[in-house]
Amino acid sequence: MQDRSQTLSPMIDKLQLWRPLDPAEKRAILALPHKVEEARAHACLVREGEKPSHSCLLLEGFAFRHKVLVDGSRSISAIHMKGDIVDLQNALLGTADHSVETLTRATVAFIPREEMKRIAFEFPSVGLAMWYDTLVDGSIFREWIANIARRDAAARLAHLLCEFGLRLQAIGLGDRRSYQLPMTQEQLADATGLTSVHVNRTLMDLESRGLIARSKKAVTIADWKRMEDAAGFNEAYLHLRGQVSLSPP
Amino acid sequence: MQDRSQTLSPMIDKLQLWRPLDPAEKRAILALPHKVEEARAHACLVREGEKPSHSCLLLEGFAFRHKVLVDGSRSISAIHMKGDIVDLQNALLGTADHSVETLTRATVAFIPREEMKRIAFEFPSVGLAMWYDTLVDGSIFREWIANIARRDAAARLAHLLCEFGLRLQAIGLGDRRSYQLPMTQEQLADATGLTSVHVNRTLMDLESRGLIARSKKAVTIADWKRMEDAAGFNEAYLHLRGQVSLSPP
DNA sequence: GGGCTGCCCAAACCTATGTTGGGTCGATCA
DNA sequence: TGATCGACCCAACATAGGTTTGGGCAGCCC
Repeated sequence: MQDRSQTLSPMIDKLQLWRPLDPAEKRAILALPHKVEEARAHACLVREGEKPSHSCLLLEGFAFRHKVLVDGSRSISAIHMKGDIVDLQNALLGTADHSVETLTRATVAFIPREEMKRIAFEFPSVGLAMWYDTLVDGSIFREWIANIARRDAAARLAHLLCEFGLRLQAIGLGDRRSYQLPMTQEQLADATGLTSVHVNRTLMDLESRGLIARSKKAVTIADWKRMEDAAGFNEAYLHLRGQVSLSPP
Repeated sequence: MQDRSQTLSPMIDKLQLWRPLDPAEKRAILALPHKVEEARAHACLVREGEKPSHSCLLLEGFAFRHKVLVDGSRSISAIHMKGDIVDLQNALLGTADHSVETLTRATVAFIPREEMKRIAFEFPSVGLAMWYDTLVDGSIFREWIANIARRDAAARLAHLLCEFGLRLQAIGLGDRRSYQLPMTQEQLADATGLTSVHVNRTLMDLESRGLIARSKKAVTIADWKRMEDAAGFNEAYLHLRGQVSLSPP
């Protein structure tokens, strides 16, 4: 574990995807009160219906948001990785409308929600970056709606694989064209509105078409351009090049 | 048209669903510079790829967000009504990742995005309510993902009808059990990931099961409880009773 | 080392939804 | 008055994806 005073630095890196922060703002973030915990894989971080008093920030590992419907089926609405403020939504909204669970072993920092509100208004640049972050989450949700509503199984999975690769790359965790995917086929199914059986069929189809190669949990995308075409993928919705267009408030 | 100094009051009403505002905050909202325009039905308010410099606030009428995919199919990700700040997302994010179009004749107010940022940080209570508003939008997106991914056609449509009724009622525009639905079957299809043919079949099925009655564009829900059951509907995700749980920043 | 357990893979079969190509009706307008 | 148009409705047929069932294999624990 690194110097305690730097534990929250993944949050800085993430927010700086959206807009630059000056030294005072960074110091304020690092000084946020928090407690760090290790969570094992498949641990529940927030449960639907609870009233979380803390936001939680992913320092390492992966997690996902999901809801389970009355008939027992499950819908995954987002995948999260290092630096993501996984629970601003539930914490600010009061009562959680969905659950959050780890995908892998993870280390998370819990920050009191009052502190998140305080820093947002005391340092408008930080507040704006946080707001921007929730707006990008919204943009991703919209793309997922289109993905599930209007693309066939192969394109849906290809799209998810493109997104995952690009997001990993954006936070410096590897190459969009080759990475570890810490999800089972059943989880992929819940994230794409398919069944695990069909995810299996479809992944093998993508592989036989030479679009991807797999071994264990590793995925490699042979030809990014062809993959984008198969997915109907357009990275604009991730807003990864957005920060330049924002003038200070 | 009412007194010009009150034109933006629907925004106040909407934000007060999320948290109370004091007189100074309300005055600041009413004083926001803006220009009002009438839009006919099917008018485009924002086009994907543009860089909007203004947020637009719906004062009257209905609108929706959508994207069109490469194969020409369309996905509707949200429906909007009076008081909704339809374009905070695109305006703050810089370049629009989706389009916004009116459903009916509508009157909209355009507010410069710099003014939206200014008021959010000058009056933290207003800022928090706006942030909260974008978070509720996010919550609705997640529910739509679950709706499209995991419910069958009848439940999907029933769910949309429940949501629309409740939201109309929340802004004082009628009764959740009986209202005008300003959408064609094709638009319903694009909002539920179905085809218009199947929407037609399914609406007639819902009607034959006695869940809804229709005449022209009016829908009436015979038995709210039964409808909720058919839809797997749980209103928690709309956060309409959320404001009490928020303490001031 | 033997028995779990979780995940991947396979094949046969089924059904909800998509597709195509019509038809009707009311509103609008020349 | 008739032409045009948009929205709704209808029926026959096609198919993507769901369901069910079971096999194989690796890792893990007693």
